[in-house]
Amino acid sequence: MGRQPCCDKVGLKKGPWTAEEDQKLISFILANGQCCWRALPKLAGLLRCGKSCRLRWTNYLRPDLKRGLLSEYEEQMVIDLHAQLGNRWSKIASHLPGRTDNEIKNHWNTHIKKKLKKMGIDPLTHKPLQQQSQQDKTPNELPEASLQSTITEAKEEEKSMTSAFLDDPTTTMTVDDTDGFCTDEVPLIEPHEILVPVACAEPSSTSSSCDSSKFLEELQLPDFDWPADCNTSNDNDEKLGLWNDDFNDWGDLLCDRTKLGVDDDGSLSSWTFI
DNA sequence: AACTCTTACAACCGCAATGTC
DNA sequence: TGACATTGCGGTTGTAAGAGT
Repeated sequence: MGRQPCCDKVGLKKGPWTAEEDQKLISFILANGQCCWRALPKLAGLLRCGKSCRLRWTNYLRPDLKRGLLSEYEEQMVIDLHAQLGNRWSKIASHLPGRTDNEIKNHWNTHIKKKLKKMGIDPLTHKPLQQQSQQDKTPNELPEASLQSTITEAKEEEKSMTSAFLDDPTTTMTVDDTDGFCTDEVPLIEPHEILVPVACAEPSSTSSSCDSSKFLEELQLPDFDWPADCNTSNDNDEKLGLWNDDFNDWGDLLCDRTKLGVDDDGSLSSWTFI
C-alpha cells in the first residue's frame, strides 16, 4: 500500500511554464484563492501537479514578489541570517519581504558564496578560510581581527537598519521606504497602468519560458496597490497577512468581471487595476 | 559564424513536518 | 493514536543566455 504519490505523474507536464499556463493559474487563484493545491490543477485546467503549481505561484507569480537583484543591504542581511540560521532559506526569506527562499538560495549559491570565498570567509562556517597550502592549520593571510571587524561592522550597520522593521511591528517602514531595498531595480508601475494582455501575441505552440517571461514582464505587480483598507497601514507584513488571510475577498474584488477581461471560458483576456 | 564554457535561475525531487480523520 | 493527505523545505538538476575563443 503506502502513501499515494503527491501527484500522478502520468500525463502531467513538466519543465518551464508557458504564458498560457501562468495565465490559467493566476486566473484561477484570483478567482478562487489558494485552495487545495492538489485539486487546483484539475480545477484550473492545468496538466501540472499541485506541487508544481504551488511552486510556480510562490516563487514566481505571487504579486507581492520583488524582482531584480538583491541589494547590498539585502545581501548583507542574508549573510548575517545565514550565519545565525544556516541553510534555513525559508526562515531567511521571511526576513526579506518580497523575496522567496528559492531566490535567496539561488543568490547564495551563485553570488554570495563566491563573494565570501573571495573575502577569505568560509561560506559554511562564516569563519576565515584556511588556505589549501596551509593544511598545517596556520591561519589565512587575511588577519582574523580585520575580518571579524568587517563582519561586525556590517552586522552593526545591518542591525541598526533591520531592527526598525524586524523588532518594531509598529514601524511604518515599508519596502519602498527602505533605502537598502532595490526597488529602483524593479519597474514600478502605477496601479492604473497595470494591464495584463493575457492573450499571447505568439501562438501557444511557440510558447516557452521566454514567452512566459514576456508575459510576466507585463504582469509585474511589484508595487502592489492594496485595497483601501490595507492602504491605511504601511506595514508590509500586515499587508502580506491581509493578502493571505483575505485572499478570497481580494480575489473577488479583482475578479469582478467588469474590471478583468474574463472570457466566457473563465480565462483572463486582460487584467486591469482600476 | 560556430562551438564551448560559464552563469543564473526556474523547476524538480524527495523527505520532513503538519494537519485531518 | 496511527494512517494517510497535504504542505513546506532544502538540495539538486536542467537549460537558456551570455561570454569567450
